[in-house]
Amino acid sequence: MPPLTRRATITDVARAAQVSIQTVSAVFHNKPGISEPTRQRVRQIIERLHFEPNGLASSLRAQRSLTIGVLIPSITNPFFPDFVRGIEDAAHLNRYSIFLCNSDQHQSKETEYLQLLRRHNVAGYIVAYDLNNLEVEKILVQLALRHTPVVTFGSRQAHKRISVLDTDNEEGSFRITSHLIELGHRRIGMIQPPDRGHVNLLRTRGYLRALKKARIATNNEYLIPGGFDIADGTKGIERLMALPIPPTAVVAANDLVAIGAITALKRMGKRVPDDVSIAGYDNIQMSELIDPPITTISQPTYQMGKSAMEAVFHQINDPESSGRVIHFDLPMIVRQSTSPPLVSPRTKKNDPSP
Amino acid sequence: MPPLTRRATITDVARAAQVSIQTVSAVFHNKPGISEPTRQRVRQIIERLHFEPNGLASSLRAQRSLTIGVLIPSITNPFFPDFVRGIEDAAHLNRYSIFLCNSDQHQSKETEYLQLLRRHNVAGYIVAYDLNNLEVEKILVQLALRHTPVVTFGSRQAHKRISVLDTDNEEGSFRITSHLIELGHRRIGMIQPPDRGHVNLLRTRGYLRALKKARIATNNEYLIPGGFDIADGTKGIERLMALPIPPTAVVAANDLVAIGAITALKRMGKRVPDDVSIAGYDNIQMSELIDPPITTISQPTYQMGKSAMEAVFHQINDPESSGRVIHFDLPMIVRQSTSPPLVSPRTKKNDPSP
DNA sequence: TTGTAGGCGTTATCAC
DNA sequence: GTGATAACGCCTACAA
Repeated sequence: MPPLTRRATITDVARAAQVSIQTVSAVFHNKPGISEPTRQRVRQIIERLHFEPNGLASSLRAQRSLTIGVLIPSITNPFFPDFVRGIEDAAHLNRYSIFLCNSDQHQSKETEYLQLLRRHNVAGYIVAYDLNNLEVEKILVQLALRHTPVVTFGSRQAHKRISVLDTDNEEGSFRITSHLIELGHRRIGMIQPPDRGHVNLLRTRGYLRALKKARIATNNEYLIPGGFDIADGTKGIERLMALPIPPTAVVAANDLVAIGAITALKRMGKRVPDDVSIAGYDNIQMSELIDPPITTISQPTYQMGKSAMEAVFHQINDPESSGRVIHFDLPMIVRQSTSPPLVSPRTKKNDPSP
Repeated sequence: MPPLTRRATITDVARAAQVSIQTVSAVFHNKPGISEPTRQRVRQIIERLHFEPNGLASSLRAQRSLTIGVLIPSITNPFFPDFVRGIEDAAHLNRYSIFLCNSDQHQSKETEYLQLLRRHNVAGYIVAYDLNNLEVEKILVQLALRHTPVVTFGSRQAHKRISVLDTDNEEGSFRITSHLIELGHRRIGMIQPPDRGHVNLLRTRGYLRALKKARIATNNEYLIPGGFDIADGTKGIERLMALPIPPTAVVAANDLVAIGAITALKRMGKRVPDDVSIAGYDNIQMSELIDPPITTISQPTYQMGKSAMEAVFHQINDPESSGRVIHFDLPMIVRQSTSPPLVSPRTKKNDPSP
């Protein structure tokens, strides 16, 4: 028997073992009803030929594939490696594999990738998107209507059958802004998340609420449209520092933006946090290593990925189950990059009703 | 006609358009031989039903799937996001998708994942592995023998049909060690890459060659078995600093290890680079942001991923083509974390033959 | 206990 | 130009 140049199929095994195809299948899947000697013999041949069922054929036949589509802005954004790792680990436990797609938050890429994933017949979708991309929402809703598991992150819940990872962006933004206020800052700027995004809405709301609670007047010049990249931080801080009366503290959209701001400030000869305090968001690894370390809100990134994957499995096992809101608490990590209190923190008074 | 609860198949389209299945196929793939009116009509139905061919079926039929398997230690290692992004971008240009697998360098996971990828019938493999995992090599060689494209990174070329990404680890290690020597250091430690690995072999060789060239005696106590993680850096530096005569400079296996070492040194109250110089490898983004920034060897990470993917495509298009060695040059990035020369650099003398 | 039939969705090849 | 047939590899049901 000449060695095969292609991978062995179940037919090859059956032929070699002088049994029928479905006997091989039964043996491979440890089904009962096969005599021990036959079982032994077939197993040997399977070993020898390195037989494994063709997943394409199995999936086609079974009308379900052991794959999950993961669509994120970019794996090079330090927030996502942990997130994806959480997904992948959970997937692997169930012998699922993941397709990784980087959209760069381009609408066209997002829709293109979703189509590609649909072609692959992925069993579930985990999609991180922020800009209110209606095209994407439309596709996701379609999928949800067909009871395909979908978990989103960073956007509003587009349909009640879609699960969302909820991290209470408003509360996080409120807390970190309040922290700056408690340190004595009154002129607090914000470099915002991407425009027209859901996250931007909530974060800005939290920021404004904190100011309002402290009876600090809002200054629209302190609200700088931004994004999630280092460059947004450098550009944002430049605009803020160019103001006649620049802020003494800045809430950045995330740690990358904070890093961009800090680097730019250093270049300008400003001291951080003595001249300007910078707060971040996400608590990426880098944020405790740079100088100075960043005060930030910690997201349980790995766990969020894991939970997203588990939500997908939940729905795979019970297709009728609705989408769920998976909530995560956000611990605040205080490090050095906000200066010590300019004034002693005020004792908390009871909030007079507005 | 009730709306379908499952995705539309080519049969659905054919029925709706009152044509045969293969007419639909021809229209979808823009094949000639269909009358214009029919073409129009079919196209409309395709739109309306959101038809897309089932990739599983296509791939099964065509005996090739538009997927690539990517196996790396972990996406949370900051070296890999850029690498994977390079792969993914290149793949996407050709409408290929990638399966991402994290092995943590566990042999069992590596083999398990390779089997999984084989089940998925991936069209090509990109595998980063370092420990001389013979089991993995065996599988990869098997694949190569069947003319399945395989590109490896971090290990020796296991078979002439396997392509490898070659970054001249020995030269890089030689250069960065020489740099420390030129700064005047004579007591130079090394926190090595993972044990028994190919990379370790080459890097250590480069390190030793640099010492030899400078006629510095080797001190085996300065060679610390390590790895690629932050923890390896902290443990490694602790061992080195506990020596009766600790080194004044350390070559770390990569930037993460360097960061671990620097953080540990700071905790010990040592100044970096004044008391101890630390050099890294990879030039990850973090390495220029931490305090102090790290002297390091830059790997063109994104480009390496892209080239790996392109090598796979090359072989897909020409299955008979052999594996190739894809070489990358390694610029050295000098930043602040090595102290200024302790002595003025010696003028280079001609090397007397050994 | 094992074998036979049919179909998952697609496409290539060949008649009409 | 269009339509029927077969096959990719596997699995479930049913028959022997």
